[in-house]
Amino acid sequence: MSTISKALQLLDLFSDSQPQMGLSDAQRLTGRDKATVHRHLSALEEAGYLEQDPSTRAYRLGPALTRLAGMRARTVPEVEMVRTVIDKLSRTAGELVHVSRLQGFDLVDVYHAEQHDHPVRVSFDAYGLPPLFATSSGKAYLAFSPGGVLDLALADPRTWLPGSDAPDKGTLLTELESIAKRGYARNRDALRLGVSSVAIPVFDAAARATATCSIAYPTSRGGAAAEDHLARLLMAHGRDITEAMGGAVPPDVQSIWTPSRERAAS
Amino acid sequence: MSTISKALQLLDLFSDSQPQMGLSDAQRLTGRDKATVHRHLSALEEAGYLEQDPSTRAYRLGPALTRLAGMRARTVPEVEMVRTVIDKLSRTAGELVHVSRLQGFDLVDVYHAEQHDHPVRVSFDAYGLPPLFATSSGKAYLAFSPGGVLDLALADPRTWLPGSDAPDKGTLLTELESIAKRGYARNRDALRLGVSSVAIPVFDAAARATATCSIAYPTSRGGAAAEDHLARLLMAHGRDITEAMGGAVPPDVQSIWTPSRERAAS
DNA sequence: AAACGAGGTTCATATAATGAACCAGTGGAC
DNA sequence: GTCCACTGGTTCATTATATGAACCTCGTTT
Repeated sequence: MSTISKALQLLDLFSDSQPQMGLSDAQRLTGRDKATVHRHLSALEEAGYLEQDPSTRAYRLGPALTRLAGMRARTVPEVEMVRTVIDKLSRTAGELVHVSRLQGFDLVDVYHAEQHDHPVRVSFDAYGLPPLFATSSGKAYLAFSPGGVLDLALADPRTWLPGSDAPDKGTLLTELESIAKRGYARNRDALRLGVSSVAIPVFDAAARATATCSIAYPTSRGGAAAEDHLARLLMAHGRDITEAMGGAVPPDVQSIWTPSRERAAS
Repeated sequence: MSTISKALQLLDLFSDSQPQMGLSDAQRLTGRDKATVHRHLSALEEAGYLEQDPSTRAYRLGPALTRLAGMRARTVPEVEMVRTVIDKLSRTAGELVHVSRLQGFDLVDVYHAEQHDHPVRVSFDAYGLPPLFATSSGKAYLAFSPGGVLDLALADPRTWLPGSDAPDKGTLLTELESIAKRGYARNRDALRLGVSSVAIPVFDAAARATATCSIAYPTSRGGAAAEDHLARLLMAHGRDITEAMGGAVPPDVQSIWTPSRERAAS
């Protein structure tokens, strides 16, 4: 392993629960020699990727990260940011993956990636802007938004299923609750026959849901097992997706998306 | 120089004007061997600090930066973020340096650092919240804020100089204009006799002025020369300060703060 | 076809990373 | 007070790793 990688691994030791650590902490966590760790920490500090509390001598993430992240947000278009993550997800899932942003109560396509391994697959055909309540994405968004948002959405007839009346709020509420508990939303043949999908929200820097990511697959491909597989895959990538777009996943959602074992590893 | 530093230097090559570059670009800019640069770029990419456009093969800043910067913003308190920069500035200036945040039209102390080398110096004595128009900080804020802010501030009597009437808008406007052009605001014996100060705004992520940084010094220390020296120092640190707090300096302000020669180096 | 520059790889060499042992300071425990 | 167990940090012979000239392979330009 390269020295660079070893040094950069140090930055990954920092987390919300352990935002700063001393030399010994870092040494224990990496298992490397104290001298090595110290030189790495110093190098990172000199470059501004870490900074040292002058009084406690503990290290914490440095200002260079803020500077560069700001630059990335300014210079890299949103599409490019998610592209690599979504391409990867689409490749491993083998299905159409879709990122949409909310503009008012419309879902607009940010980026999508489709695959060609399956002879039968869902293709993206830009079927116009689907109404919020007709898509798994829309339900994922609502399930992870504050209650007031639902009322506003219900008041707008454009969000309803095409050709039908206003949805029943009570039924919806219980559905949204189970989505929030489960971690993802699903749809089966709701908008287009033969097309199923699973979806999760994408959060912004203030941890509000502002976009969604969904996987669409032919209902013919399988039942509960297929859905479960794709949903797991989607949730496993959830954090990467929102973070690629500059957002932060709320802790409670994160704990649903990544079960304890995996979380310990990260 | 350590390998780590060399690799991290690569990240500093990226800028708003050159947000992505190929291997050859990076090689030319660093003067290092192509193979070396390539290995460094790859290591950074693998760790997520860079990402590669799949089609053009150009490198750009990666998602790991966003992730870590978000963590820093969440876990490191505002005070800690500016501390190192402000301490350094105060040490080199040898004077009282002051960071305040705007809460409504009140300036509240975020952090300040004083020095002890001079027998005569300005000491921070928490003289209550000074009115906006009485401080160089207040004027720096207004000079770099949209016009509407001034009107709102003028409407609030608490922003006026103690014991005086509403300031004349015309006079103020020309003063604020010259501040914006000059890059910094100044005060001489305005609030307290014998105390002078220079101030600049601190910008947030959306490039709006939301805080200020000022240097206070005894008027006895010197006239235009002293002011000029301290103002230059302050402006030279301007970018570091706003970036430490997670903000971004608007390009036009940046070009005032760092004259062409220095900007080329960065 | 030839020439160029792009990104990327190879492998002997040289340089920089490593780690055991070493200071020095701090906060208990007794 | 002394001792002990921790810190964070440094040194220097040893070794592993980074380096770079030469190489390959594409895609453009001439």
